[in-house]
Amino acid sequence: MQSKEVAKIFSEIAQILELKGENPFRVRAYERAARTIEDLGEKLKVIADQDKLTTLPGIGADLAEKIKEMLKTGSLKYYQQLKKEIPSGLFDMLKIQGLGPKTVKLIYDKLGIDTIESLKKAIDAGKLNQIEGIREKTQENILRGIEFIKKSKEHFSFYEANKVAEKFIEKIKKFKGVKKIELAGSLRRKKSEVKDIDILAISKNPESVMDKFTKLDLADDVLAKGPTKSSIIAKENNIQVDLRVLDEKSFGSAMVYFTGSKDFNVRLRQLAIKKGYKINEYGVFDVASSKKEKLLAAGTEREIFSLMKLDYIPAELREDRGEIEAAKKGGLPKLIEKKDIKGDLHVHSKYSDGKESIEEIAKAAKRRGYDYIGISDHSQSLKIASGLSIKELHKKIEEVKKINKKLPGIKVLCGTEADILMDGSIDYPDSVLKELDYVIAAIHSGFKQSKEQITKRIIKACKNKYVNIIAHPTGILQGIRDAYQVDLEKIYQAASDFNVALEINCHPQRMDLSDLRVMEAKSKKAKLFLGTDSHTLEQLDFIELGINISRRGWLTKKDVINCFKTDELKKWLKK
DNA sequence: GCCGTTTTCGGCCCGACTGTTTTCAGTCG
Repeated sequence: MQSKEVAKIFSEIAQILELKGENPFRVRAYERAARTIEDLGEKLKVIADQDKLTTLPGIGADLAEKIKEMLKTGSLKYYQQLKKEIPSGLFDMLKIQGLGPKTVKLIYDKLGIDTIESLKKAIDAGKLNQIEGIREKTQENILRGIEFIKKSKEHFSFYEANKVAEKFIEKIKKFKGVKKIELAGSLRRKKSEVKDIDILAISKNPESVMDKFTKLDLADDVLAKGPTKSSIIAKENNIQVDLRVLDEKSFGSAMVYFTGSKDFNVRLRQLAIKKGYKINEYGVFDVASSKKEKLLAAGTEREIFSLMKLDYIPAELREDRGEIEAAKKGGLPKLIEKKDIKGDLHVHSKYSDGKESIEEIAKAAKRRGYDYIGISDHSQSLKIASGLSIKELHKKIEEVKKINKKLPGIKVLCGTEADILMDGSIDYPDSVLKELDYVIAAIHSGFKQSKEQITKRIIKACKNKYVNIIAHPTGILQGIRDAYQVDLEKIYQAASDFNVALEINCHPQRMDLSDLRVMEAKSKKAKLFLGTDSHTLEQLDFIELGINISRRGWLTKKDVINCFKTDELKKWLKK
């Protein structure tokens, strides 16, 4: 059984227990365990084999046994029993906005309704009026929630959500009396996938801000509107936007509260309790020493962290993945920043399927302040993307030499994105590869091969003395094609052993190597590389999406080869 | 169900908004 399934079963158990009205803390224990396991990925098996499951946060003796049972037998008796008690359609009903476990259970108990479709029919037929406590408004909301599920998505990419968020911020910024406006929530944490958009505004007149916000052209539907907090559904993408308004004096505590993940906030508040404090969006309060709560800090995030005896934790790390412990000990990494990026190496030119000439790309890179830019066109067997024959490649090498002579201030490197063939060999012979400044190797065929075969192919490519980078190591195309089967643990090790960098592909359609995978690669001492996979000049901007992932993956300048200065990089490329 | 420089039992983050209520439970983040 895969770790993902183990996590899914725990989170379903949590839902069943919630529907049954069990102890909410027990429910939370299952939810937390599910998240822990989800974060771990396939490392779960290693930890289980070492019999160290109970060292994981939120996993005690009981859940450890359940995990072992699932890994060993592929199922869980306790779960099978629970499942009999609750029809699976109730899980779907829980996805309806505003409809929680209590109401779902009530409707099921009274009317036997156990699917979204039958719920809709029952409302249309007026049957829900029989249930005490469910009147007209609630029914309207349920119907609206059902419609919303049909037209919206559960997740949005950072890229698409951020574009919508920028439009809202532009508008809200102009409201009278808005002093500050900041993006918060998962977008501020730069998560690759987000569920909604959270915005924080500072104003002395929150009601008027709420009025204008809920009446914006950009808004389709108003989910909730209060004096300090409102939620709307944006017309674009049907994504939910939450706006919270607070006074300037609580700006710091509001940002902390509105930025951290659920788990991070819980951990921070628990830490506060231990110190005799209370943290909420209005500040940190001393509740232990005197009868009256005393405000200790609220103005800036730094004040809050310093009061908690923590180093400042960058927004991207606020996930409860060990950053609080690290901040206590002064052990947080110095995360990479945009200014640390010296260049890009995964760029396609007109030679293959890119839009611009090498010279145009070089000039654009110079404008961006890069020290170098590498041009990596496809290799001969990738005919569909106009892969270069050896003859064409030689022509390209000559052109790069000429451009380097005439264009000062930027170094152009001549590379290739060569295919890893079915047997793991590279699509150009070594005699050709050695003429290039660097080699990116990638899988573009044989996606259906077994996990062992693909893993073997990539490891063989790593062993080639001219291969410097493995591009898009999982082959995923977001929403179009699943990742191929590959044993990433082994790839991290091979990359580390043979001095090959693994690509964080920055293209929004690819986004290979998530933050968590990046952390794993780093733990094996593998180097990472940010590649935009640009086919147009605008796409060079995708580097920022890669920086987001790197920061969330705790990467520093030393971990990312794009941060090497030209000489340093050249030396590294020589393996 | 987890967890312990106050605890091995008794806690477990905190507050806004809604709908249906006459003071609050349910839901959400």
